[in-house]
Amino acid sequence: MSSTRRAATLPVAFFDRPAEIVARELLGTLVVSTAGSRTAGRIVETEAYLGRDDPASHGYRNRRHARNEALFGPPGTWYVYLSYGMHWCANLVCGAEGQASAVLLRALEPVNGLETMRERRGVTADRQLCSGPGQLCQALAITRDLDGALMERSAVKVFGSEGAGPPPAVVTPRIGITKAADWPLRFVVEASPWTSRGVPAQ
DNA sequence: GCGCCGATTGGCT
DNA sequence: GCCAATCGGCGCC
Repeated sequence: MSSTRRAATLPVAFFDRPAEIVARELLGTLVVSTAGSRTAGRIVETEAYLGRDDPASHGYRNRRHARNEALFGPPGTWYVYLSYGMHWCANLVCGAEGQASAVLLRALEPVNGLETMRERRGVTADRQLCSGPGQLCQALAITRDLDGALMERSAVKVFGSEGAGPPPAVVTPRIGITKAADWPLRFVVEASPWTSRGVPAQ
């Protein structure tokens, strides 16, 4: 094989593992949205939600309803929901089908289509384009349209970084939740300037 | 049916 | 640091 391989979309097997493992290994991968004008960003912050045994998970105690149906789908499925009635949040389902565990995308380093992102976000500062789960969905035009779609076949794909492994990461408690708030399931690229605000000072 | 609350954000004190 | 905006799901009983 050639030494210059092209990065490929992450296979289903990548997601068929515990969410905390996937959350860690998603750091450094590239999210490419072809919903409208092409935009892309590198993942710098994620959170794992562990499904039926995680009080903070939408799949806690196997609660199923129309809104979170995608969460119970096969690994590699997008789960997109509306937060606080205003902001979309994008997750990738992990583990076996029915387990309802997933990884929330919390922040990206903007890589492509920054001008499009600025228009969609209504801001000019690069730091404010994708530094939050709601922000990155707006920048990449991610809405309910993506909910339930398999990543590989959807308008928003995730590409692995060939060669280099994930960058050094810091693990912290999850942000903005009240239940199981102390569980160390948030993963942040070390010293990245692109993470969401609210990073614990520590 | 009603009221509360949330995996957020941005503007204001 | 505090808080309103805004809407869908949930528990209530």
